[in-house]
Amino acid sequence: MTTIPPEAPETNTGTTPPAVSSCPKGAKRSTLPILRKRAEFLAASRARRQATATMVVQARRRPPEDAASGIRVGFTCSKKVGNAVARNRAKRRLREAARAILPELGHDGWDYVLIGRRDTTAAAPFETLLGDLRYAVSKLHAPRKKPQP
RNA sequence: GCGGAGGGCCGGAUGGCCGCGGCGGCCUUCGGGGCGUCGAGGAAAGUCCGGACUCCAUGAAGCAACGGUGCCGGGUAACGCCCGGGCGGGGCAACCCGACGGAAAGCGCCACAGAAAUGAAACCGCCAUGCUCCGGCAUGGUAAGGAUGAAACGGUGGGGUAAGAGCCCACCGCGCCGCUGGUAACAGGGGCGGCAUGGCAAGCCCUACCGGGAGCAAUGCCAAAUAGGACCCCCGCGCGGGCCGGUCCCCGCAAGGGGAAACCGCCGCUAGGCUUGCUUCAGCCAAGAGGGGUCGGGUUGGCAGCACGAGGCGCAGCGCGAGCUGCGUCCCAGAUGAAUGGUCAUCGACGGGGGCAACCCCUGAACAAAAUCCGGCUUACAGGCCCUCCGCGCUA
RNA sequence: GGCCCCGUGGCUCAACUGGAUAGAGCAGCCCCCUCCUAAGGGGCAGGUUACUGGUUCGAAUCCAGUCGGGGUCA
Repeated sequence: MTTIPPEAPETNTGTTPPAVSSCPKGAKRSTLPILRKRAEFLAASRARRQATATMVVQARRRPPEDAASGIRVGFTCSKKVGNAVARNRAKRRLREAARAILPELGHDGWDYVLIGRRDTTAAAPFETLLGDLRYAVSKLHAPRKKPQP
């Protein structure tokens, strides 16, 4: 229709931000606490999990008496991922992905454990990693369906 | 220009945004914030050698056992490493490779085949003599030839002989003894001997040299906790060892020196110091406090060890070289579910595809990440750069 | 991070003192037995002795180096 000519500047401003996408978002800047105790990893592994092509995500809501609120995150890359270089690289990329996604999508008071997989975690495009983590977190927090027998 | 040999170095670049670990000082509402600075390798790897350091055992050493190394000389803190040389092998050459002591100290093994696998012999042969039914047979000599084997009792040539044989000779090889050169391994040359000495030592062994054992998850300290842990000892102005380290005393300004106790070993008999109880009042037994020693289950944090070192770089001198010495200069990772990065843009080596070509498109850096530190070795590694040298071809 | 040990058919083990076709049981396939199955009997196939070099006439064995697996120590 012809009703929109004078409003061209608005559409222009609407299209430019997504290209930059990593806006500072103000003072949010949360450095996520890192899980370090083996017991915490074992507890998370017994809770919910969701696998994707590039990673496995485990999530666990901490019990209320565990006072510290906020999101915590841990990373696991076992020897199955590859040699030391591949393990370190996979762990770093998981850390960057968690830093980008979890402050927005993660739930307060939960622990997340990201597990690297062979070949894919270290080599896949970074956008795929972000997409997989978004999908896994949303799936983990989706209302539980009735389990199929 | 093509092909090859040796040595050294590098192993993605620049920028934007967002992060991580250590250190320093600043601010702080003690939660932290922001600033500056530093932050993976040539192999950080394998853990195959050698050390530093720590604990344990022992006292300096020597011997035995076990393990390792193995031409000679040098370098080094040390080495199984490196450098130089010798010998053997490969290559036209530059150069490369070598577990390279001893097999007449001894033991053992050498399957099958073969007469025989190391001290004894002869299957087919060859030769002589005798016999003959002319096919051969018997006795003796011989070990050159054949046959077996991975390997067969020196090799080649000549003389010699019935046939042969180091039986004799020459050369080579081997052994012994001098000479010359060299620090030496060894090399050269001389004389003598006259075949005696098969192979395997990554089989045992002999010989020379080296090595006490374990390892930073060593070790020490702090905090919490089982918890008031368990057991043993306490004699002698005895004798000897022992002052490296800790304690005490003396001397000295100090470095240091001396002594004592501790500690270790031995000896002796009355069999053990203090308090209490029992008692047959010599003594024995039991309990307790103190001191000393030994041993011990399980759990979690923190600190030290832990980063100034056989250190890097530059210059000079000595040395063929490995390297050594001196001077100057620099401070250069320190984590512990473990930092040293993620992503984007531009450029980009190798590779793949297209094109006669210029060039275009796609992909987008190898191996591999400290964990107490250092010297080596070995193994992995896309590719690039520099220097020196050798062979062939062309031109001058 | 350090130290120690082990690699033989699909599985569990022999042969490890060098000597030639690497052997046994279970599992697999075929046949016999049985009405059928199991058990039993006979036969067959299945191995780069983890890999790569070296020593030796000859290597599963001896030596060196790679790779993989396991155990142990605060």
